[in-house]
Amino acid sequence: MLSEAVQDYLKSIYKLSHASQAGEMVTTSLIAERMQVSAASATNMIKKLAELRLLDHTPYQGVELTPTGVKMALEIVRHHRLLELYLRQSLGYDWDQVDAEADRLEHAISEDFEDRIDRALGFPTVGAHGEPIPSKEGDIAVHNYRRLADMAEGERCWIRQVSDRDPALLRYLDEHGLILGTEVEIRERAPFRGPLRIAIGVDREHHLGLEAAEQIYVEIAAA
Amino acid sequence: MLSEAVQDYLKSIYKLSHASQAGEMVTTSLIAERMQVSAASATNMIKKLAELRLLDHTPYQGVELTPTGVKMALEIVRHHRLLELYLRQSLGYDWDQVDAEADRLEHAISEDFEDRIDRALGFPTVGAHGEPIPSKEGDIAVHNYRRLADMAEGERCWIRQVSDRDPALLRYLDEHGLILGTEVEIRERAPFRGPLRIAIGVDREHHLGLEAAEQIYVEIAAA
DNA sequence: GAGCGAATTTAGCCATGACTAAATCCAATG
DNA sequence: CATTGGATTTAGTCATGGCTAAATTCGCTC
Repeated sequence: MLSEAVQDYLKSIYKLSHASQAGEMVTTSLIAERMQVSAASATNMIKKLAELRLLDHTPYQGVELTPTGVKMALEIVRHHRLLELYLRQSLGYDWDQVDAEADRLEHAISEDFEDRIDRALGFPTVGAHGEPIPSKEGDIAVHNYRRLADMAEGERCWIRQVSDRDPALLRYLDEHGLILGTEVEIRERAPFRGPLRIAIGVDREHHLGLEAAEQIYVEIAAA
Repeated sequence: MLSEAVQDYLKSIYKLSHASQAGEMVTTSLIAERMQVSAASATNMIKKLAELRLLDHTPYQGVELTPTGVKMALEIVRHHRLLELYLRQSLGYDWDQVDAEADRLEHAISEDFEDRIDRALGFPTVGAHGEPIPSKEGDIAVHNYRRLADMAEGERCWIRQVSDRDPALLRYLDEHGLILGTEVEIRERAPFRGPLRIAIGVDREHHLGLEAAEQIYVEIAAA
């Protein structure tokens, strides 16, 4: 059984490798920052994970999960996302609270618990923030979403996924009706790094900071 | 925040002090056995808990929780019993499985989670095995139950509480309809350490080992 | 190609909570 | 009241996973 610390690092590295460009290595400092530990501590754990064959470490360059490492990470991600959804659906948690509580619980639940909430939720494939939920076998759906920040003026799209990293953003989006499935049209884009003016549904308009729009993933609505 | 290990010891010591006679001290070896650690490890932790003023330690004699220690223990017990009940009621766990899963989860849940399952369960005062659930303030009901093993021939009673320490017993009792609330009459007692012959309801009879009957707590039924 | 600065790694330390082996205490027995 | 055996404590070790400070490496600039 992998220790809690090992599981946390694996999950963070997995998420970081997805946030970075394909082929890019995940650096020690990125891991340290995400885990809120010193760079030296991160190096320590990296060496341990390499020892366990869960990742390949190129010193001074970065790390990359091995297939085994990815498999382990996906198990943890599955626990996390099922828990998030369960907390939301069955216990009424707010959108921005589920991540923290799932972090606490994900190491503690048994396979049996996992199966039971999976069944209670109707075997969902998508989590509380729209992320794909890995299957028990370690398969994970690949969604071809685009960032809302990358959309052009006049385009229409549905909100399909939102980063779970920023509770304040989640609270804001929830309060303003920008939930999963909402249809949005880009009315106007500021030329450089300014906000987007977007239309929500047919009658409401909204200004959204670029930083927020970079954390929202959308599916293009049919023309 | 108390560490998981500290919480586990507190819970075990609290339960042991209730299983023993009033005023009796809880010994190092009892704690070691219950926690599945060596006696030396238990001594280590006892010294730490004494340092934290959670218990009083009389060397070579035993320990006794301080009022603060009891308060901390009751918080953990409250988490545990609410979780057990939730697992049973909302996720369909069997009677003999809830203890193990609650052990995993009890350290991980937040106050918010506790409040939410408390509400979902309708603010219960009794746990899955009939044990009182401490209130958030640290009050706990005292039930004046007797052991089924101490009942005399001809007496009638209701099953009110069962020890959660033996999953095999719980499974057995559940399968034979000896659940909480069942009315039972003692038909015959073997003279010394033999089984009891009991009647369940009006038409069924059953032989129950003395060891089992010592772990079942009952309320005398009105004559 | 030397040097600089930032990132990374190494070295050495600490707390926690296990362990074994050895010493010590205490109660019971003769 | 001395002895002895079981319970308890002490002493010393280990693994885990943090930390800081110091050394090292790498990429970039001159």
